[in-house]
Amino acid sequence: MNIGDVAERTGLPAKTIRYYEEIGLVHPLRGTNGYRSFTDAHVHKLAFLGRARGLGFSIEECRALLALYEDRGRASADVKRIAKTHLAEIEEKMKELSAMRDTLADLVEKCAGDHRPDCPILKDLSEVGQDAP
Amino acid sequence: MNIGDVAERTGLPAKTIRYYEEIGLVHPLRGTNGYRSFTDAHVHKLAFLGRARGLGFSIEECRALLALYEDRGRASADVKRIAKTHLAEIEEKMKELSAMRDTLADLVEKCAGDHRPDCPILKDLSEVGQDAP
DNA sequence: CTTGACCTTCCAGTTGCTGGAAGCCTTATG
DNA sequence: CATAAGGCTTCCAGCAACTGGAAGGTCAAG
Repeated sequence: MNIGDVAERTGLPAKTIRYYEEIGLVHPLRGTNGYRSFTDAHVHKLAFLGRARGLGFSIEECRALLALYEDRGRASADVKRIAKTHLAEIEEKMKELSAMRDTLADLVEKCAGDHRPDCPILKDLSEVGQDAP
Repeated sequence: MNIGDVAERTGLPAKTIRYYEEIGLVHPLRGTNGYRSFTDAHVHKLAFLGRARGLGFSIEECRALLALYEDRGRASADVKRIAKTHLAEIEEKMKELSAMRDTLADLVEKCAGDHRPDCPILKDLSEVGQDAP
């Protein structure tokens, strides 16, 4: 199977698939014409990668998950640990975004948004963040 | 004022301040010894940048905000528009993370996390996401 | 035989810094 | 006054995870 078919089946851009080969996540064979030649197993693996990436796992986490996936004797605890770590990172990131959103939403609400130059948003950004005395 | 003092006052690493000069966000003068020479106005501007970045505005958004900040005839509507756009991006990102978190939390919960190889997390990642028939 | 769709490689760019090397400049201490 | 520590300079490289584009080989259809 050529890379275009794989791209279509997995939903991953061909560029990304080449990149995944480059960093050693997949190892397609080569035809006599130099074209990459993928099997269904490769497609499966790439789809796995696509879903893991879609859940926000980093490439290195994906590499680890893939290794566990292919290790029939793995312990599910190892997988769970990776997932829990990632889950904690996601929750951390959400907290940060939530704080940003609250601050921004507050500022946006306070700003008249008209032709006048007075702007609480700029005012806030220009001032040292001081707590009430 | 030398870069080290500015770094301390703004909380930005000296490296970052040099980078901001490189991309044209600040324009410190130079002393006879070649050292960058910052004024209080520069410090103020850099602190503004630090806070805007802390709210997740991109460098280009910061550039626009800074231009508006220094334009005494600006309309607050222009600032509000940038902030609202950014707010929408943050909310979009939060939605994505929220979906990831839900899926992951679900999988983590289902996984025994013991010595056995059975793992719903890997199972889910290896399967085509199919809705119930 | 040519056209157009694929495929290949390689290089560069994205975002926003961060680390490190090599080498001046300044200040404090012996 | 010599020297050592620390601060400053520039430049180069690299992070994550691709993405775009150029230049060129390959293949199937008409």
